[in-house]
Amino acid sequence: MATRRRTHRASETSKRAILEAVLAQAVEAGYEGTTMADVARAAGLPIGSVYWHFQNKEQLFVELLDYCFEVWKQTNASFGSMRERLRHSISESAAASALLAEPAAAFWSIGLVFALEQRLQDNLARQRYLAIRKEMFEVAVARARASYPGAPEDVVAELAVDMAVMGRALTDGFRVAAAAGDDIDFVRYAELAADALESLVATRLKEFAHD
Amino acid sequence: MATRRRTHRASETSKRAILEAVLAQAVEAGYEGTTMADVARAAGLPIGSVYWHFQNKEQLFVELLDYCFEVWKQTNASFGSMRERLRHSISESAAASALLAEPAAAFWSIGLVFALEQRLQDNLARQRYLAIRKEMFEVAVARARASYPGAPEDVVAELAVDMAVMGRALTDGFRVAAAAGDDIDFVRYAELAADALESLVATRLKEFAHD
DNA sequence: GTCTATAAAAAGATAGAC
DNA sequence: GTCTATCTTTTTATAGAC
Repeated sequence: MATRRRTHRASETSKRAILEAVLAQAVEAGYEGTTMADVARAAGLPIGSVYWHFQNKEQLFVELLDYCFEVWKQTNASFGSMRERLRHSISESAAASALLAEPAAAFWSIGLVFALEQRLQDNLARQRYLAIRKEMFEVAVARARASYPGAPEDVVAELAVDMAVMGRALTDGFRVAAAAGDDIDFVRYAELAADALESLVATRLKEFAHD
Repeated sequence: MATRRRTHRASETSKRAILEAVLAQAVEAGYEGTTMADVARAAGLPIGSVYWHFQNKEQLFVELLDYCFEVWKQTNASFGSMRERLRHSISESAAASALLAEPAAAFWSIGLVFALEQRLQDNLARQRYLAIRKEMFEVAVARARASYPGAPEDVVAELAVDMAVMGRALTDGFRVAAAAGDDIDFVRYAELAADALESLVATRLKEFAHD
């Protein structure tokens, strides 16, 4: 009994260590650049053990993305206004590898590569990323819907989708800027981005009021 | 003499064929995903010939980026307003592989991967992409400067940089959306993006007028 | 300049002892 | 569950005949 428990705990511990290792590697090297040998070394295990815990590289990344998403859901349940969310996601891009040890932030850094690498079309990890991306988009739309009280339903619906699309494009765009090493003040541009979106909303609501 | 001329022409023709081949492959497969064997096959030449014309894979991509940039400079000398440029670059992202056979459009598709792949840090092709990215940014700033006549110099300078940064983030962001296969109307969002930036400018110029 | 054959290295994956 | 040794495939790159 005691042996069995210890064995199980050891297994979970190793699995977790491998996930942490692949997270750190993937943030720096991307999917193709992360080798199973690297992961094993960083986790302090032989490569054979990695394959004992995970079917293959593809599946390892699928579970990594799921893990990151779980963490994201728990830490991001709270955020309030659109401005706060943009502030968070854009200035976070700038924090480079420092904050990226955190799974929620790392998800995006790893994910963008999956979005762009068309050649990974049949890759299960890429498909998982796209599924999570869609799910997060729905969350963003739902949140936005609650932000325009008093406006008619169809206006609210359209506006919510528009804000979610624009917000996603801006955050993705600034993540690219961070990756490219652009020398800009991300904190300042997070505010500008929010200003821009807010004035779009104001214009649209004013149009509705005039109708 | 005749022989020498024919030889030279044949060489240039092959080199061009290889560049066209790597362009097509790279748009679909990215840097790592494009193999020298693929390129050779697509160009209708054996792999040995590819290495006769280009030192190695890295250098091949450096010359590809240069080639794309040359084409871009020639075709993009004209574009007028910010709205026109956003319209062009954002809706172009949506055109996927169709338009991407064109070097100027392909540059971005290929380049984004270089921006994101941190692990290619010492790669000369990545460095060339970043240099061109910076050069294009300067062009964008210079163009923007001409758009706010009557405003004081410091306001114009700041505004021009801001518009260039935001415009670049938006176009990069929508390129990511296109690569991820997001189901959105790119033409419509190009206009929305322009609206958002224009209202930012209007607000800022109004502030200045009040001072 | 073209083409074939092949070297050399890297990386994913498995076998099997412990 | 861990670890070593090894197989297999892929890919960059070169040698050398033509």
